[in-house]
Amino acid sequence: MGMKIYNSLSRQLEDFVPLNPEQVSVYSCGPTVYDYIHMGNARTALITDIIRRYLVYKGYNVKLVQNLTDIDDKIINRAAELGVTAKQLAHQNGEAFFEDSQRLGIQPADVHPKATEHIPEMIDLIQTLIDKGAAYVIEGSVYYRVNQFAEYGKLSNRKPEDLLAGARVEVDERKEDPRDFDMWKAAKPGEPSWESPWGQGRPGWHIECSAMAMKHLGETIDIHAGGEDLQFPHHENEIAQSELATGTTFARYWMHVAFLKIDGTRMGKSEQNFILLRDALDNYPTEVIRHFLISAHYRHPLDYNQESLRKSEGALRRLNNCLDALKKYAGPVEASETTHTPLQHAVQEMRAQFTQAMDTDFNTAQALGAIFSLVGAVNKSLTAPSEETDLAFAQAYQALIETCQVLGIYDTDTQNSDDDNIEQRDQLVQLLLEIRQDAREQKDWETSDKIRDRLKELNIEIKDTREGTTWKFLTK
RNA sequence: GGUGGCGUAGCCAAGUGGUAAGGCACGGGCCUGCAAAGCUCUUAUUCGUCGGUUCGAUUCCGACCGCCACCUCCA
Repeated sequence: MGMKIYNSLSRQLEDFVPLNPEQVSVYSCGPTVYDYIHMGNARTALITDIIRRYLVYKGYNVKLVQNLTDIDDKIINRAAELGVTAKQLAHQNGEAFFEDSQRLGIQPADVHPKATEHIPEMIDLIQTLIDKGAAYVIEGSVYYRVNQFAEYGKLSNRKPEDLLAGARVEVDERKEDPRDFDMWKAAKPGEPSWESPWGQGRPGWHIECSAMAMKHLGETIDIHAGGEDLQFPHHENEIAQSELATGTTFARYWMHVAFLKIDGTRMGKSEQNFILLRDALDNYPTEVIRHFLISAHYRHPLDYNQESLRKSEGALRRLNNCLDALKKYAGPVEASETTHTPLQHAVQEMRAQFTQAMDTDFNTAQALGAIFSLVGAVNKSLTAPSEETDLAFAQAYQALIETCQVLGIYDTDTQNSDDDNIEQRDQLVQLLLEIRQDAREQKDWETSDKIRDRLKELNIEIKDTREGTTWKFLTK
């Protein structure tokens, strides 16, 4: 079955057919780096990461571009408050953004273009629009002439009259039309600025994405993603600029990620109610946060609260226990094994459901359902005496690992660290467990409990199971 | 005022024109020296309300109620 994506442009589910089957191009609107990123930013970045991982899982090559807006009013203002230069502030927060993303297990994009490094491309694009009569210059600023683009409003489903009626903001009287927006801002004294044919200035917000997307991905890109707040005016303006300049489609599939809420209202920087991603990461493991962020479909709002994070923690525990129990069956599994046992059937079922869910507009919530169904089946086979074979368990393990890796909720790297000290450490723990076992056999509970309690203090938890005593590190 | 979305068990959350995935919590059971953890079973005659279409609607249509978002920088 093919993939379907909900396209904001048509407001319906469409078959996904990449322009170039050899390489899918994806552009994701990144953050304005005047501060650390918050959980809402993280949600969008994470969805983009999973889109990319799933496309790769499906066998596509993907080129992902995610920009950083490193010059704008907020950066300038914040830098002034802090007494640093805009450049310094943007650099620091840009680095912090990469650090936070990495901690969330987000794989870096293929290109992370910065606005200030693409000034010439933006100037070229603006000049093209001026030459086509789609832009005009007033006192060193350049404005886009919206009435030159007949399709303006097609992404956000807005009519010109609606836009005028809704204007809640002071209109710049110099503009020909209130809807016109600036592509180049004339520099005010003391502001960072670049030379241009229209004098010293800096780029407007929308022009940077048009210029950078086209530079790194070509005039037409497959998927353009971002938060739903960007649909208007940001993405609408990107379309207007790009399509008038090139005469061709700018992005074929527009994806918009719904807001993360907190206590029922939108989490946003202007609302002052945001949770920083790095703070969340200090309190919860990566996988837990990822699980939470994908527990609802990306087009539905999701509410951030401690209870939800705790639920994700519980769900992850269930998954990891199952994976731990299966680990001993891990081994090479040849593809296209025939299915004989009930578990093998369940594995096949899970893979089909997972693919179907992800194929249908990246339905991560449904995909998680498929994974956990298999977890239940595995646990049952593992506990109750059954006809299952080692091969079936190996296949289940393989299937779970593969799908969990697409979602990024199971990190094999951290599970298989191979430091030199690790082996010795494991042997020491093993020795303690042996001593404890001897004590238990002599019913010396004082000694056995002491070992258990002291290990717990060291963050090592032991469990007495039917097959013997096992131990593991507690997360955080 | 314009545009769009949402309302499914105690909570979170999928989903379908033919009778409701999954997770958390609760309760019962298994396991255990105790403990912790784990496993297991059970939990919605019902999908905001009222109408309509249909053999049949939670799913389609209409009205209403409630909540939210965008129209201004924000992912």
